Amino acid sequence: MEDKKYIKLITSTEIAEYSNIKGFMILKPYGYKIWENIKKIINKMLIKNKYKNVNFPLLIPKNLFDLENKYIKTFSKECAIVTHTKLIVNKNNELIIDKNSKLNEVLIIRPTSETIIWNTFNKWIKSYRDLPILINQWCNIIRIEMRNKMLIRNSEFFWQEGHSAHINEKDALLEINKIKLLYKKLIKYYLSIPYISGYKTNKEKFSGAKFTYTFETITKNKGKFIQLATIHFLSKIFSKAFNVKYINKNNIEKYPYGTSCGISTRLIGALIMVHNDDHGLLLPPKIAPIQVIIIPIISNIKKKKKIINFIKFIKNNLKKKKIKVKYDNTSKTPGYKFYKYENMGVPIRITIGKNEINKNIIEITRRDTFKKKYLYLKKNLNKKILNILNRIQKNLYKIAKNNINKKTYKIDNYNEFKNRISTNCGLILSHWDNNTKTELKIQKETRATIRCIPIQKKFKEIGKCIYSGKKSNQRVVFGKSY
RNA sequence: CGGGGUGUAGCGUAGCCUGGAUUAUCGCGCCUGGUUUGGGACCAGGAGAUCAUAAGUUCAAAUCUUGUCACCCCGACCA
Repeated sequence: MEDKKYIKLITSTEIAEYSNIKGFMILKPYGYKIWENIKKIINKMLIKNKYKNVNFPLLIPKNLFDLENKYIKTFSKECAIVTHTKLIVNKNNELIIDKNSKLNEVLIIRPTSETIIWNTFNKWIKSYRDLPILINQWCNIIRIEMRNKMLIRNSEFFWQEGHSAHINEKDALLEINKIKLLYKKLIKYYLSIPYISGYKTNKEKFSGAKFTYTFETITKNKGKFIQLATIHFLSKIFSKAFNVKYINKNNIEKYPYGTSCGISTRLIGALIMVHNDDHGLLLPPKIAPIQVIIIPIISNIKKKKKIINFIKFIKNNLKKKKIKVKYDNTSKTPGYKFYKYENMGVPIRITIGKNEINKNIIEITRRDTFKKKYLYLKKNLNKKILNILNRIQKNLYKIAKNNINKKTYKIDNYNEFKNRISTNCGLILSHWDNNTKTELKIQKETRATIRCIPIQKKFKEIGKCIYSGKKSNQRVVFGKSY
């Protein structure tokens, strides 16, 4: 039920729609604009952090995966595989694959790019002077998942993947801390999404990493988990797999240490799942494609020109302050427009009709509270609008935070745990004996997984594992994932 | 990959059980003209469908049978 609402929200706001290929979506202008806004923010932060943007090939030769496979314990790879290069027309005028065009070396459409990047690092890294290397690419990747959910688990999605190589472990870990701060800023201050972060368990981590650090949030209605961002400490795993070595100051060969990190279009799915109400979507002003919508009310034809001029004046004024403003002059009725832009999550609505003109004011409605305000034109209108946008930004975080708090449970009893999971899940803090077997058993019995092992002090306490009763040093986060 | 469901106009659907009065229903959207506009406007006219696909049963198939394809949902999977 809730999922239908989610899909309807995506399609009715024109963020995305189903394509005719299973698991592949069409990201429409409104959705793509949100993505572009997220991109801008992270890109700027990465560049500031000395990352350089690059682009590696979409296709990766299978033999590179073979190399990697010797060193990294991997499970099945659900990827798209390219085996031929040509189509021909047969006698019946049908297009068929030309069997003569079979590739000697099978190519894999990237499911992630560590493989090809570390293979290239082999050429790039020779001396300690070549390090650190910090690169990032914005691209699409394909993982043919058996089961999809639009924007949450697509077979194709868009992401940013940062990759770094360092002289030693200390530098690599420092880099991870930097990225942590950067993602935290994006998620909390730009997306207004409250999160819980921590390490993945061995079972859940990226298998090519020594550890994975994750940011997670829960959805507004079902309390299911969505992964927002991950950072992997690759240690020397990939440098060993691809034989990447540098010579240090003492003329000794060393393996560099690697990290990788990423955020994807799933963040848009998270935004939708976290910020919504009965009227539709609520977008945080900092990433909203439209921050202010101006709706004219023309009830008197004689004043039409005056109203339009008034609106243009205000629009231009707001534009000067780089406020993303749109004036909807379509012939639809005001009521229609109110519903439309509320559904699209536009933070502020300005309504202008003859009443406003007569009094030289504008009517402002906040999307989050629906509170109306009347502002006089001359008194720092732009400043006041920016102020309201700011307050909406913070309020969305507050609302979502309250929701997480409400859905957070400390549970020390397995029956209670099972009940919780089977009803309305949420964020469950329980003790765990740090044993993968226990983790698997809990998952089998309840379908809950360990979402992360948080690092903050407040989670450290001596207790007993909820399943085995063995000793535990801290609480971990259990929940159901999307 | 297992189980279930669906496929009728751009979208959402009725009709299918029980084959024929079907010229395939209705709503939204679209086009033209006009009147409107303070919470999803109204009137008049109009365009748009080989009923997913292939074969079969029949005098007759959107409707029954079989195959195929696609998508959705629930599992398993998920670097």
